Amino acid sequence: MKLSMQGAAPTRRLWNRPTWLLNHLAGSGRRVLGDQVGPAFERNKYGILAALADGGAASQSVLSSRTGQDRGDLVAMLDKLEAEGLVTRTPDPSDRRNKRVEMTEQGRSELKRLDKLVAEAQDILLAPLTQDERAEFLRLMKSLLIHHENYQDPG
Amino acid sequence: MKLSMQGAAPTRRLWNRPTWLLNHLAGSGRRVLGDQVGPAFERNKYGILAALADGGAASQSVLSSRTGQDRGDLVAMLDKLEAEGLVTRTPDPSDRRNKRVEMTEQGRSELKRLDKLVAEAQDILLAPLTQDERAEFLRLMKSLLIHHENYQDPG
DNA sequence: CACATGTCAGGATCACTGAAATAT
DNA sequence: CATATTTCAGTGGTCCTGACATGT
Repeated sequence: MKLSMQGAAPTRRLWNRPTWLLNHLAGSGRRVLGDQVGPAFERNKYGILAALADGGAASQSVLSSRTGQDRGDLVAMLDKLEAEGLVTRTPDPSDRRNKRVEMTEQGRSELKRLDKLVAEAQDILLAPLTQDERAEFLRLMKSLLIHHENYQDPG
Repeated sequence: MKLSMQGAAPTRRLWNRPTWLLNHLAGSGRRVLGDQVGPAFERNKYGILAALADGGAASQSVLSSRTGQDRGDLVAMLDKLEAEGLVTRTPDPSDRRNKRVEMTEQGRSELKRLDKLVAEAQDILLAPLTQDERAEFLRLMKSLLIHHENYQDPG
């Protein structure tokens, strides 16, 4: 005898731990985003392109702080994006330690494509909440991040 | 010329993506929990002991669904916990496919110790929020998890 | 000299897949 | 036979550390 699929049943203690909720909710987000946008590479691609579009061309170090990705891990990512013709990497003439990462036209149109998919994913993720609740949820998360990670609100 | 340490500066797009906020906030939580409780092993230990204390002895499969941990990854964890004398694993006589995982007295006192540390960590994490905001934050996360993961609210 | 940047190598953790062994 | 549980092996991603070469 097989009952209908039961949802997982977290216990009282875990269910009231914000860290536990955050961990698993981040997993939900990753899964929704994966279904909508594609594998991890596509998601990282979006992050980098979005950071370039919003903040303009930048050094890899700055890009790392914009996306929150590790500086080291960025290297391989940019290698691929460069190979796909979505970004260019040129040494900064004014400070030749830096490499100036810039978006190409192809990168811009790829971002446009991904932006749609990501927006849909966010909508799916927040579906159960009202508009007011969504805004409040974002506000609370931002204030926590600003406090703990010294993030600065870009407005 | 060196400016004072700047916080990371996420870009507008990323800063308004709930999935991005969730990912990084989960990281903050993990870091706070790590500072307070200890390395990953201690945190997983807490999760398993808490699940046993709240829901009673259980098979590994049930335990996996209570903690949200992967069934496979549970094996090695339980090996260690068993070696430390915090839990026992005995074959279930009524269905010998199952192994009944039970907490020992040592496990109970270890949980008591960890529970304090975890509670402190949660307080640090939510420090910037008022009590009302904390409750609202938890409520919103739970409703999202119930919707996306079919979780059941233990009350 | 110190410092910053990009690069590389490696470890630890985590989420997930697939398959075997055992039992129902 | 089909199904369920435990177990194991392996992949890929993330996060973090330490090191090195290059340039300021």
